Amino acid sequence: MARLAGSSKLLRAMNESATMALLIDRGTLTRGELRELTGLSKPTTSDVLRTLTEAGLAIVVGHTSGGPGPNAEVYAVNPAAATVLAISVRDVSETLHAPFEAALCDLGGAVLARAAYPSDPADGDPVGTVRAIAGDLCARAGLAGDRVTHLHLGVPGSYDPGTGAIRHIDVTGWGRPGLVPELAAALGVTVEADNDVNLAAIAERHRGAAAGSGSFALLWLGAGLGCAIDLGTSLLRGATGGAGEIGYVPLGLAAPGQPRDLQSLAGGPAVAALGAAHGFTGATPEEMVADAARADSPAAADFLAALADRIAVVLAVVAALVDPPLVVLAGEVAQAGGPRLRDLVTEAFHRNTPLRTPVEVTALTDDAVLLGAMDSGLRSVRESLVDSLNARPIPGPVLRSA
Amino acid sequence: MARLAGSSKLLRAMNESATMALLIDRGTLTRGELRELTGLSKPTTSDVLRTLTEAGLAIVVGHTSGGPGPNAEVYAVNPAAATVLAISVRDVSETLHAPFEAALCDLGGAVLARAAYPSDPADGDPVGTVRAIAGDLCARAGLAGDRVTHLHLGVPGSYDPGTGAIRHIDVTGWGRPGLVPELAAALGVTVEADNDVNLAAIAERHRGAAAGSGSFALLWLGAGLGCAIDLGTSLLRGATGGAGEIGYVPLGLAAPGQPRDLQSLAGGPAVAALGAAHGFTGATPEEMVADAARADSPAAADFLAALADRIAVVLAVVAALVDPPLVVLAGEVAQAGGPRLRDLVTEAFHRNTPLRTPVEVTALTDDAVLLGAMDSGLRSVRESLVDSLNARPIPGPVLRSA
DNA sequence: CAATAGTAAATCTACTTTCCTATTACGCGA
DNA sequence: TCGCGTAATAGGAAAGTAGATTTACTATTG
Repeated sequence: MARLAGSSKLLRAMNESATMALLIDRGTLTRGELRELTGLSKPTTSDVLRTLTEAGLAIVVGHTSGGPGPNAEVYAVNPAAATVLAISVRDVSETLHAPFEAALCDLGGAVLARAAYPSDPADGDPVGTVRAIAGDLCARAGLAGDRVTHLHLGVPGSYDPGTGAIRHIDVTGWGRPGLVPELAAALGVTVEADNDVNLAAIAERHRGAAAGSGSFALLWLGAGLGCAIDLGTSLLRGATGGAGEIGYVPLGLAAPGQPRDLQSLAGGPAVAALGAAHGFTGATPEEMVADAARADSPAAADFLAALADRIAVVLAVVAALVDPPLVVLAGEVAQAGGPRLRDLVTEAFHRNTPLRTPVEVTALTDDAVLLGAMDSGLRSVRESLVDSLNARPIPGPVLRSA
Repeated sequence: MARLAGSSKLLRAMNESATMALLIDRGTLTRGELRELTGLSKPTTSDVLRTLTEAGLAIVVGHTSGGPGPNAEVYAVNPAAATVLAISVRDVSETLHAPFEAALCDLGGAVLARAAYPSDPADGDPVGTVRAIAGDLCARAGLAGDRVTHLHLGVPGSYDPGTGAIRHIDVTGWGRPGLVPELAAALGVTVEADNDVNLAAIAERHRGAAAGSGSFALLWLGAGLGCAIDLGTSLLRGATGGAGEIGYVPLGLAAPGQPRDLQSLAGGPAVAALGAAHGFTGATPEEMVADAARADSPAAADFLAALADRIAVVLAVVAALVDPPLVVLAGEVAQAGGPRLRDLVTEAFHRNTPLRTPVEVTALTDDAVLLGAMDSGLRSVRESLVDSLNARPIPGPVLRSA
């Protein structure tokens, strides 16, 4: 219930924040458009823009033309005001991917450099690894090494802010307690870490199947199962960062011969076993599913139908508990199954439950985790930038939101 | 990302809102305390309080004494500024309760009148029923009938704001589409409806086992199963108000002889069947559980252990997907089982999963749904009151939060 | 008599309104 | 087609206003 109180200083800070937020959201705006959008007067808008420009946060990127009168100056956020380093850390024991994929982007969202690192540049020392990646990408982008403002990590595990540790991660060196604050101290930047599935959901919201949806849930079907619950304004993370660990959901009382939990019903190994039982011989579950999705045989249809039945169970768990307006199927298996699998899942879902949650497959083909880390890092940097404007000039004790 | 912009009018509005919010949160405050808490100067604090007092929102409730100097005036929210009518609507087909229980409370939270209605005063016409209850309670409280500001309904079903209808409700007349807006129009007050389990969770947070917890999940074990997910600032409601309908969670692929979903594993009928199989003869599941919890026999121990195994499955579903810092067991069955059942559930939970979510039983003995409806209605009225102060004097176009 | 509550007067910050100038596109006549 | 007047717009300057703060003062109480 707490509300902010303050004096004219606060007002100015709020108006600067509002202006900056609009520039970030809309990209480019003229003074006149800003005046309209903020409701502020012409002199105030000018004054605020002057301040932002002098602080290096906004720049003039061009002029209008065409209409009568002088050409209005077009303002935009200064892309160089912040640089985000996004790194996707992967457990390579079960995939063929590189263990690290990274990208550098500016405040405007433009990708300045991007690379995959097939081997660990510092061999088990995360601080060294990050330093090496940062140095390499900055060099490629022609940037001074100290220009990075924020590091955003995508990790196969959950980040527990309480201990500063990334849990359930199998990459050497990355599981140690306090790693995230340690990185922040060593590099002198803000550091955030998030679960890979959560980041895939963020990418899906920004540029995938969930664009425009108020909230949604992302069901990750890969070697492991995962679920990201997007609440619209933020993701559900849980008390210890463990929300969405849907593989642990039990299937009733332990009974011999029955799958014990959702992981053993619909996880990668279960999918592979199901595929093998239907005569598919791919090296990975997703390969089998891709083969079946392309094939026109009864075996393929049977395999996909059986798989859809299982996925529908997972879907029903999420739909019953969270009731999202949309569920997006993602991960290697869902991607391999494509729209054909989606339709079978929808059908099985409707056949077995009274729920009617819409289902989609991911619209992303690129590395969703890296994209999500960029999107999430950008959001974080932008928000802290806008909020720092608001926090700066307040002298006395001030109420902040509860 | 949108941030508010404005001029001095907004500042004044914000300072009034902040002051009012503090009065609501802290109860009684002197000018000096308000000055400290808001960070505003003495004259501004005085001016704001004068405005609030003249608007009838704040009143002087006393004076300090003891220290040197003049006695400071003690301010508080004017309790008469708003009156909340809370009604708990129940499906009586499965219980012995009255179908309607209602309470009237003022802005300060004091209960002005409260009553149970063993029969429907308007027999299937919700508008008439509410009008009759409102009239009766106002008369008991010695209040004019038009003083009610807000109506908060607790219903056994889910409220879908999209259609204005309460879904899955079995009380005659209460399921029709558009009922909530209809009530609002007929009574001239704001109306909100919420699921009974959600309201029980709100009561649990305000005065029960979850007081002080940042967020938590409430597991409702009664005739039906339910789950409320408190995110700290709000409850998870879902796209159609159906979040937490945990009874629908399937237990794997349909298999003959196996319970199909959590409802058939741990719902009221399943508990009753389990109790009967262990030789208990109570009329309701909660009666059997209460008998067993009191008994010292091997049959009782077996029954409770078997029940705890089942509840632990439900618990694991919630814990794996949501990872709350606390789960509170509530509802008739949990209440009947008490701490003994809680301990057995915790043990079964630890035995069967790697999760370690803390578990508690409800600390409420009174009608949790009615209390929750009061708490929720109060919160709603208070927030709209504070926000209306903020919204009032703004003339031009103004940015609101996204 | 010392400390505190509350008010009054003067000052300051930041926003708005009003007015002014410079710039551009367009139309019209030569 | 060129040149000039006109309308419309961008941006800034000056004056005025709302609301907050600081400082000083009065009244009250132990």
